[in-house]
Amino acid sequence: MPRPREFDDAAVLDAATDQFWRYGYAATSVRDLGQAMRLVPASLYNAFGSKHALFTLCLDRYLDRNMRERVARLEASTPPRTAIETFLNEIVSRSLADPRGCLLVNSALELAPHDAEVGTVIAARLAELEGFFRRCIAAGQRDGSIASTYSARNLARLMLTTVMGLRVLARALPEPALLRGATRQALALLEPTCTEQTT
Amino acid sequence: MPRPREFDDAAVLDAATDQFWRYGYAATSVRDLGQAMRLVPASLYNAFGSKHALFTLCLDRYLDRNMRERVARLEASTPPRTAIETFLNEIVSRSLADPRGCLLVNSALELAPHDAEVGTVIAARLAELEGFFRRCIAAGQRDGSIASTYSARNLARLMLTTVMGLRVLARALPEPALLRGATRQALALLEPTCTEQTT
DNA sequence: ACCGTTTTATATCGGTCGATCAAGAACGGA
DNA sequence: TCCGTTCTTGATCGACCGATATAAAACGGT
Repeated sequence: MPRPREFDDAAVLDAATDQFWRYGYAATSVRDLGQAMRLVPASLYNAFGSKHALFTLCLDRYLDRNMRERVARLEASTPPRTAIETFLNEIVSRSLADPRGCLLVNSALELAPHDAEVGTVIAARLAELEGFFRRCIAAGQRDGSIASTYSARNLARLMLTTVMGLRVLARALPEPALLRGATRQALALLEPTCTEQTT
Repeated sequence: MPRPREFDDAAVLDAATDQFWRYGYAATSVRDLGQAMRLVPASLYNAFGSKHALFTLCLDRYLDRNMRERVARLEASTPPRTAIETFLNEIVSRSLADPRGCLLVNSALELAPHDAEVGTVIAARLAELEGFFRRCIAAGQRDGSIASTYSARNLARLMLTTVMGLRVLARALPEPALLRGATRQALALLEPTCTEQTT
């Protein structure tokens, strides 16, 4: 019986996410958001409560669509080593094609240390990503597609670190040869040719 | 013959750097800076011109003291492989002890894409760091302390990526085991035990 | 057709932003 | 001792910040 909304939730959230993604949280004003979402400030506050609440909504949505979904899909339908290779290569090609980088990484640096709520979400998702790498590596070590030279635990830690690093470099020194070379080197670690040595 | 300044340039620049370092560029207001530097806004503008000019000054100073100096010292007086190990281990211990992280990395994400001047400085310094790794690795490969399995170029790229990644994780998921494990794994790549295979 | 509810649109709210102005204070050169 | 220059001080500039108050408009249930 109330008056229905005149805007599409998904569309305005996409627009808001893009703003935060491009410019960060602090540098995006409510008026910027309103303009991008084609929403008057009052409607924005009525629908989402506050700038901060809108941001956490965008971040959650982004992570579900750009991380969880991708990780789940790769882990379910791709051999473990290929899953890791695909994931890293996708990070690189996306980073080179999209100057916005990764909202998770951008927010990790800007907000995580000063915003407990966002910090908790980000820490959880990073741990999730580490788990993805560890499970893939462990599975790959069992089926022989990944070297057992090193511990899956530390290999996963380095893979997570590499992803974070690639995202930073893509924003500050976006040279394809750099990103591709680093990725190639990280993936070379998984190569089961080399058989000696312990970590 | 003019009236001399009443403040110590080095001290106020240290205070300003600390603010930018802690909270980032956008989230640090001129009033915050003034309070930290014990300087009234007009004096700040008289001495440094603008918030942005002050920032670039702080960034340059920071980089000279925390990067160039360290790189030069390590490269001049330490065997190449040890230089890399020391550099990475110092990154980890500093990251764990200092929640501010690295001003270079923080600024790379926040400003590099939207501020051409800062972006240029940061890109140059990142390239410099990559060069440091490449020279150390090449030297280590010549003296046998680093495996020649992989190209120095790609190994250096991965080392640079790892440093960036460690700095991000330190701010968002500061678990010592994670940072130390990733570092250990990255350094294991240099181990000259493993002798086969090409990249 | 009217009512209750929610969403719109307009016009702000007090506060803070980066930056500046005018006036006085502190020095060295003459 | 006085002058010219620079620095310090306190008040304040217009613009923008996040957030709201108010009231008109749009719907479904009855």
